[in-house]
Amino acid sequence: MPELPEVETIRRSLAGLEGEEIRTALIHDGRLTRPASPAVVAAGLAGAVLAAPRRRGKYLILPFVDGRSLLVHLRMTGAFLSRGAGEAPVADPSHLRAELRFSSGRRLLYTDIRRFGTWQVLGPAELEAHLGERLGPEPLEDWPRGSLATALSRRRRPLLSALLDQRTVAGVGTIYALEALHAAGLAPTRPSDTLGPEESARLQQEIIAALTVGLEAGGASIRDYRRADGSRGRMQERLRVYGRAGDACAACGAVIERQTIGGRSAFWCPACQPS
DNA sequence: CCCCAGCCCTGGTCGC
DNA sequence: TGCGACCAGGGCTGGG
Repeated sequence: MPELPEVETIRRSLAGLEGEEIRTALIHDGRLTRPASPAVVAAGLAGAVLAAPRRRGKYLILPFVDGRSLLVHLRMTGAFLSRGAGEAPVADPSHLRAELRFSSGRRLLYTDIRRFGTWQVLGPAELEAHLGERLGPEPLEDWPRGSLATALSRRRRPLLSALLDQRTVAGVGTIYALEALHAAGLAPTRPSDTLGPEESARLQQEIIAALTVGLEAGGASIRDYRRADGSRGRMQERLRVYGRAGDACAACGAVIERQTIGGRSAFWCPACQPS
């Protein structure tokens, strides 16, 4: 569930880890590091000194001063909890999947109920290759005007499917894709290659706007997402279509519809977003 | 080559 | 109260 605003919120909360040295890494869940073995990853983490945390799309990057990085994808339910030296351990240890113990006594706990999340340690070239072949432009940094129009026209598929493809634009997931489509007045079922240049430009603007609002709200705590201090975001209170099937559209009063598109639940207003 | 169903996972919810 | 069915869905794989 964490999308760009949620991952960026987590990144910001981890900024204070810069300069910390990992004394010990504990990997409790063998799946976390697949295909690499947990023992190899733990050994690779030990002794590393953290540089400033980064983010690319929905990936969280904890770079080391030696050039390598811990590349984390939270998938659905991954979460970090930062603990100061001497603070009590996590309340729900059954979902604790990994733990970084720093020389300072601080700890970074990683929990993941559904165990979809991944941890990889990669060198600089591997990292760039890994991200480069999976991710398109970063929407809040360097997203050229017209970029979305080009990407959408290249293939014919439902708009929602096109936006969830991380090569179209990095970091957008179901929630923000559906909110942006609603704001742009475009149905998620609409074939991606039927948009005019004005519609594509509007959608690009609304994606940026939705992500920006989400970031300002500290992310959307729909189910399991929490910030690294355990607090909740506020974006869930501002959602206009996601999860609102049967409700009245805030803009026009029509009933919000739900339909599965490409295996994902889609929500939209049939009046504001005609097919 | 493209597209989509199915898979991985667990906890919460719903109906009986 | 108990239990099974179903749902949530990012990214990847394999079948058509």
